[in-house]
Amino acid sequence: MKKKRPSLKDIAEVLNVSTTTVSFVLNGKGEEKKISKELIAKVEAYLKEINYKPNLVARSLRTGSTRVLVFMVEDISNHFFSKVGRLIEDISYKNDYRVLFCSTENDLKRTQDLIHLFHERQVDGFIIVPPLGIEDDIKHLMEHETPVILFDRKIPSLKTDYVVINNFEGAKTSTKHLIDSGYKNIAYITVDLDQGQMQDREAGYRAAIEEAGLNEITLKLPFNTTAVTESREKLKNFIKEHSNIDAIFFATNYLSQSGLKGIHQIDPNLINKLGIISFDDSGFFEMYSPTISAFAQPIEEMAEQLMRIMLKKLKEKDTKPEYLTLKGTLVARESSQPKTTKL
Amino acid sequence: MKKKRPSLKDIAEVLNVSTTTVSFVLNGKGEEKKISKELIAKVEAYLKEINYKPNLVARSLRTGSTRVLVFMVEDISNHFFSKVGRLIEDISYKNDYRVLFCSTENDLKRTQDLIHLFHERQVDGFIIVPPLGIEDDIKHLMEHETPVILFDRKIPSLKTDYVVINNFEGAKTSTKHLIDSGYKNIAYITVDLDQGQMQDREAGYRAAIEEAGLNEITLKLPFNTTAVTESREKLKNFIKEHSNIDAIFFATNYLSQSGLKGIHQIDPNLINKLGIISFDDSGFFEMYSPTISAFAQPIEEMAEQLMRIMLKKLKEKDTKPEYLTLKGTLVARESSQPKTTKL
DNA sequence: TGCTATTGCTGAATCGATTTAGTGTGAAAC
DNA sequence: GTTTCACACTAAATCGATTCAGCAATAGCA
Repeated sequence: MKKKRPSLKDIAEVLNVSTTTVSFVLNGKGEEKKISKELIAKVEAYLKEINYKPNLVARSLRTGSTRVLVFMVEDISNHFFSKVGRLIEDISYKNDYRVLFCSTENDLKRTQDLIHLFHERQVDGFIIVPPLGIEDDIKHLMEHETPVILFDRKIPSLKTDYVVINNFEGAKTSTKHLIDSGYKNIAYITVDLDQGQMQDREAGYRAAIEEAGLNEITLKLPFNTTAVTESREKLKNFIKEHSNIDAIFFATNYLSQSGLKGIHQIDPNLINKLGIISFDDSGFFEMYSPTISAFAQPIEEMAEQLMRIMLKKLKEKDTKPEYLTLKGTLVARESSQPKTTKL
Repeated sequence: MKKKRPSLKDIAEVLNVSTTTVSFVLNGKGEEKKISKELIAKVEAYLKEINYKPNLVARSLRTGSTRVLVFMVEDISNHFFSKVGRLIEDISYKNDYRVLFCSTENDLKRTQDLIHLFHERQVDGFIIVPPLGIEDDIKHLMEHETPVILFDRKIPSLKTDYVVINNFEGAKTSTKHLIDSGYKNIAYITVDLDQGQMQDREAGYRAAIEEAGLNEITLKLPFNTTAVTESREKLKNFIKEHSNIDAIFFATNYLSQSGLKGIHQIDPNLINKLGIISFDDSGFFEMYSPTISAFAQPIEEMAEQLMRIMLKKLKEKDTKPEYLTLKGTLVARESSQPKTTKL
């Protein structure tokens, strides 16, 4: 049979006090509200005895706050996002906030649904990796004074805080690293999304290639999570057609992962002849054989900055937005070492 | 400046009707409640015009239902769990439920916190991969008539529904597959958890080895997410000490992933000499070089069954619990093929 | 003694929806 | 001519917390 959870009213009746008193004690405001020590002790003892848990839905309705934040990224199972998410969760916990995670899959409709769902449930703040076309929905949140921080990508038309990395520098550094390892024909594999961060990475690649007087070799694959196999076939054909390629720079870690599979399918030994580097690190990369080099984003710093800004915004409304562009670091592993000895 | 969200009351005042009427129309009960077609049309038009979204916190307080389910697994970034989660989300969506995902990390305290957090927020149902020691908290949920379904593992003392696979058969089949491929010295790598499913897998391995008249070679690593490196060192030493091993059966996919890294560290070419199979598939396995064989759980079927049972329990209370043990399938890839040609 | 201040507590409004129990009107039934 | 009933709608209670406004009793002070 169903147990009814006791309400403040039930407790007040048992103890012969008012719900107000119980509520004050429950929220630790007993002293402040001049409740006598004896009564505080009595109420606290009873609360503990029955292991009372307040109904948070009722509390939220009254206070207008849920103490819940939402972390909305492209794909929460992606190493980069899940690491940042985990750190954010820890910081939130210490500040008595809970975090809900969800994946947008870069799908506008899905993201809009999620934003509205959570907004209707009165969550207190959003950290979002914004897909293209989401401006209006985010503006809508901002009009209701719900804190929103953009992450990984910025949207120029939105005057709200963001935390991103310097994609241009990162891509340039990575490309240079391949060049320094002796590679001459470096292909750049990216997705055909008009997102700012992707354009910056491409520009970074181009800059390094031009400075070194090499030739650009670029392939843009369709961004479409359902057609992964098709994408990989295109990549395989591209590699076969450009037999002079001696290195590949993948613009994101999921491209790399699919790409490595394609390379393996062409020839299990091909991976040992190519220089490889990926933008964004992945747990997968240090387990692969050979281990894969990557340009890693500063995960801890990003999480700390995101939460610092979020907590600030939750405390005081109408703060000036902060625009943060952080630096990443190159993680050189086996895949980007000179291969001349093996050839 | 802050926009206040309109409430039903505001709308009722503007339209000069009662909040009751607006609520009926909002919930599509207009006809049933004998509201005239004209008035329904007028209210609907206005609701659409201002793009009214009800306050779901208030609705939940009144109805006692949030239309939210929780999917609580060991690690949501694990391929197996994230796949099942995604399918569950789709089915839920079609039935007007939302799903929240979270990771227990097999940590009792963390899991308890999460269960209480969501219970206090009145979520409608739980699908849980239960860590050891969680019985009482789950019993507590059941006493409050909150539907709970166990997944991946069962807890004998709990009379609630579960969906698991036949771990014994799966492990036996996998081991036999290695034997059939000609391997003679098959090591079994597992974790030192007293969980039923792990014991069943080990028993399956043992049964196949005994039937074939081979020798058991078993290594139990400590389950400890923070000491991955240490674990891997133990594994490496184990492999070095047992130089006669020609195949390895990993009891879970995360063990395999760490194990593959260890094998690579010992010698990049070692992987091509060993037969490898893993319990639980992973996206990583078909990308690895060589591709890794695995015993895969029936992901679609599990998601469908879980949601079928959940929806049934949400509709009618006091249903008889269902105990489902499904079958998995062997996915033979490169890593478990005979290696005799290469030696 | 009379006045204000403080202490210690409570009644009732409130958040924004849902839902029960009606209310007033006009037409049909007897 | 009264009763009944369907229709079209509404007032008010309700969910379970928080919180404002206020009350009675005692203390402090002149």
